[in-house]
Amino acid sequence: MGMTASERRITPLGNRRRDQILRAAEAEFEKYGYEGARIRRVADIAGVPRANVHYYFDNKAALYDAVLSNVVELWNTALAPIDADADPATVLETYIRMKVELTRLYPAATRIFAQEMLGGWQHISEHLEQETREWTEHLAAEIENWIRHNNILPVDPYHLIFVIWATTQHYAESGTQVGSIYRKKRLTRRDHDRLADSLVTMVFRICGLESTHPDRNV
Amino acid sequence: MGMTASERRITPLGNRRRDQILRAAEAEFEKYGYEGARIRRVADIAGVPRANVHYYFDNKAALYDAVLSNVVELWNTALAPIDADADPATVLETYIRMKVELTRLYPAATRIFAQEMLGGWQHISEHLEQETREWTEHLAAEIENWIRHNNILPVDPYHLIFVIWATTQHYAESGTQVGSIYRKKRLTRRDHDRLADSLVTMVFRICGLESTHPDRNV
DNA sequence: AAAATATCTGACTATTTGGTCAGGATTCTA
DNA sequence: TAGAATCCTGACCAAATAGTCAGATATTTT
Repeated sequence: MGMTASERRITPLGNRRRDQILRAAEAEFEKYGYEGARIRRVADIAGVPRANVHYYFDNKAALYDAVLSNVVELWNTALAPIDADADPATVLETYIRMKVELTRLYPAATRIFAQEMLGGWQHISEHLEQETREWTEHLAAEIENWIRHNNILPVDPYHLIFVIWATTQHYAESGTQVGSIYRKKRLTRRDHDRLADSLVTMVFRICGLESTHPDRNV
Repeated sequence: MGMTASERRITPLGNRRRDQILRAAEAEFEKYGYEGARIRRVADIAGVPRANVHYYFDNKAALYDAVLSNVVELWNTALAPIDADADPATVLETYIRMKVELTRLYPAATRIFAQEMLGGWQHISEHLEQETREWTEHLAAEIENWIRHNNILPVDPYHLIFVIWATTQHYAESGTQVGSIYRKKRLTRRDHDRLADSLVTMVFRICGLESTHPDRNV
């Protein structure tokens, strides 16, 4: 009695249910954002009674935090281990293609992250925001280093990162049911390849780097 | 009796009250988004009873539509009349600087627009979406024309537009009380000038255009 | 198989929400 | 200045919401 959800969770069955609810919550938060999300709908999607959601997550905030935690962890593990000693062209291209791939594989997660960012991190926990800030600053420092050593043309690192992030995001949008102003159709694997090519070319031009690939239809 | 809000509104006094409520609504929608916005708070900010809001706007959707209508009108009147006959460099630079200026002058409006875009235009009216789509496609067509005539390097027009839009937007974020991951301070006039310079340089590099200005710290 | 523990859930609160409406107050108009 | 139109608002409503909890059910442990 009086036990909060975060201090239970042991058996495998419990973990499975928890995941099931978490996946439903991800879909809900993606579609409606934090304020618009309804625990009732999360329960419906997951196919469990409402009270069951509260058995695993104390409240809406805790549920959202759990979802967001997954997302951030995803970015971190995927984007962090890029070799820092490689030349700019390799690092940037690897980063871009990784980012596009993540967007393709996890459009929902990407959207939630983007919404939270655009919303000014109003609902993210202190800890998660800190973590996010760290790998952004890390990449920015690296870019600044390249500029100092004349490996690339001078650019504001944060602008550059944002170009990559935002343009990728743009495509994450078009892949969802809601679409964007520009396109409506569901994107294929090939579309994403073309996006990655296009982005790499644009970023290379900004940095004054030579592309190793032939200049496709950017 | 039974008269809806949209078919009244005549006297100057009424118009003033309506504007007063509209401004309050803009602040509210900016901060919380459509779902998170509360009519009660709009009334509080405006300093009027809740029922007064409903006197001028039938429901939440109508209120939001009115706010968004203002925003879209703002973009349209400011960005539409760019001379199409001018050379690419001039058109692009004018467009970028105009966009940055609008972001500086109306950060709230910009944010609402961006949120709606990222949310997949879930709450925008058919008419407004159509209008928005039109001037985007118009600019894209122009860019494609330049490419055909070899005035600029080949680029996906929508990617290019999105780069401009997103990077500007990024700065609109940092100007608000919520801030972004990257910066927290309030931006000065000079910061915006530097952003515009930076953006122009990046876009010019992408398009293979020569800058007429000296290459500042991008 | 019995006890203990974890999982589940229907029913119940308390609160908040958007929206209505009758009638009073104010302002305009003839 | 009288009548009409507009503007305003407190009180009310129905619906929806997040969250609680006691007790039933299933699962694990001993």
